[in-house]
Amino acid sequence: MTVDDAGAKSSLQRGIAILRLLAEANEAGARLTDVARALNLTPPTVHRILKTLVEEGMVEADKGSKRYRLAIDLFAMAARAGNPNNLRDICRPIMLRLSATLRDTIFLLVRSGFDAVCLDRSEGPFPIRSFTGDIGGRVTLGIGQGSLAILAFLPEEEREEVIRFNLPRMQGVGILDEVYLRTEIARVRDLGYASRSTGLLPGMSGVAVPVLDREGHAVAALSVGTISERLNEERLPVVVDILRREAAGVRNQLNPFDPVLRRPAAVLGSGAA
Amino acid sequence: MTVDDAGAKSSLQRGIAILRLLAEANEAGARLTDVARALNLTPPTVHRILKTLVEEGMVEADKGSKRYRLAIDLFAMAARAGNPNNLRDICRPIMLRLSATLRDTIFLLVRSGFDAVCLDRSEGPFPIRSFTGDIGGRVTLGIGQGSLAILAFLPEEEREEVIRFNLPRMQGVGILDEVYLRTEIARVRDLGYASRSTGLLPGMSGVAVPVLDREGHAVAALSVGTISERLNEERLPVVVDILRREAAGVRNQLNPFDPVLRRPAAVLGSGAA
DNA sequence: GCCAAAGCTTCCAACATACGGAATAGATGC
DNA sequence: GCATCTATTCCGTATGTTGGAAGCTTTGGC
Repeated sequence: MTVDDAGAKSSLQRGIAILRLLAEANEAGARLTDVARALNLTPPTVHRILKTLVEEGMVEADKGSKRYRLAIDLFAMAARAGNPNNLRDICRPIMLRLSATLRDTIFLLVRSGFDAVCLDRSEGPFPIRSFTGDIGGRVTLGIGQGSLAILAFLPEEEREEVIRFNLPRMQGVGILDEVYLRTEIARVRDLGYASRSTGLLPGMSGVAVPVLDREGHAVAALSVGTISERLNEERLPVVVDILRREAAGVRNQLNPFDPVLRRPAAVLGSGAA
Repeated sequence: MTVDDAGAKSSLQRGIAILRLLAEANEAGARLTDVARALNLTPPTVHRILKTLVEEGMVEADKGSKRYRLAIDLFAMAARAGNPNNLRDICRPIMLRLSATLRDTIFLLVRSGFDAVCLDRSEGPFPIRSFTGDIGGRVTLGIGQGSLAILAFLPEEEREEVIRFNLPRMQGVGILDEVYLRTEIARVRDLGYASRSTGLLPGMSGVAVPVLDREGHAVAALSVGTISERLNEERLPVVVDILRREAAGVRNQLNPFDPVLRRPAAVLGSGAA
């Protein structure tokens, strides 16, 4: 019953499973036997794998050799991952501009499976709470404005798949039922943005627009998170307008070779001289 | 001759090597044969490992199955890594405060081996260039103010080790020779901060203070990056003072159990019911 | 301070897995 | 359309991985 013990075979998979577990453990870290127990592995096996991971710089062992946690090297390596279509690079100046102009916190979200992941955020002066939280944070697709904006503009089959999968996950977080969710999605598609203070986080509001690709499908969302009083009826349309403009700008910068995308682009150094 | 072909054995190591390579490749990604060539592996081996990595969600394969790149899941997982001693959590509000107060960009750097890694940054309104660049960025320890602040306040043996290792790496980036570097380090130790426009990045200046642990050794650095005219003789001491105050605040929030650190802290759920 | 218990590490023989050559299928480009 | 390069499948082999057992270290109780 512990973890899904059907499957994990290769040492690579075990290694990744351990990394996952250590990610869960966050800064608290985990001890060797914790890991062994949680993953149904024997201590020697865990020991060997952890040793490898430490040698490779993916995991750090605490001084007293007691606790293991993810290493900064892993962080630095993976930081280069969150940039699909160069989205993060493209959006960074835009986000800076937005947070400076709007004086609110801006989020960049992309889809990852059935979640939205926060790729970047640019802080405004107003402290806020949000679902996505920090960079790397995840939310169920459909919860929160940015996340909803992406969901609403997914290709139809994908959208249906996500809805089917996510409905059960949304219990008790404000999504009442399928009808409600579908109504919301239709609304967002209609308006072109997601706003509406859901009341899920008291006093917090947000508004998000999708970033679309050439086919009109969402690749990301630009989202503003702020305190409710800053998104009144007067300001909302202004904010939406600005967001839209920027999102359109991003769309134009997305790799223009899309349909065929036979673009070799810069390639690795050969390694050899 | 390509890569260091002495060593790589286990599939875990190969998997990690591939992840590293894909990190290098950035958004461009790499094809199967690219990887095989660069790592001296046979295509079937690479194929198998990549397949596993894709299944595990660490790597994404491009539609046409042509190019592989790091997946967002990896990004999200590793985002939980960059928080040693809860530093990032502790520093986030401080950095927000600093960037709001100073209206400049603030960096949080920590040491990772012989480099400094940017854990977090909080943007100010003035666009800047820096060595560390984005979150996850690395610099050689000793280059740039934040990095230098850390180096200067490392325990002596470690400092010496880093100096020895890094001197060759500093060729042509403004560190003239060992004497110069040591003078700088002494200066920083003496003043308690690193400033001095190195002139390496024209028009850019910065100032950094170390974040010290109980023993007085650097665990991180708080750094301000800005345009040179904003760090004149009048403003510099003000900025330094503010930075110092905040760094001292961080120091007090660092886990107070340090000397013995027998703190179990929150532990993983048992997994089994 | 001692002893018991739990955790960590080393060793090694049995085993399973990952390996890579060869051959096939699929792209790409000339 | 053919030649070349790339991706994928197959399979016998060898290599790396496994986990029991046992030693060693740390932790915790008394």
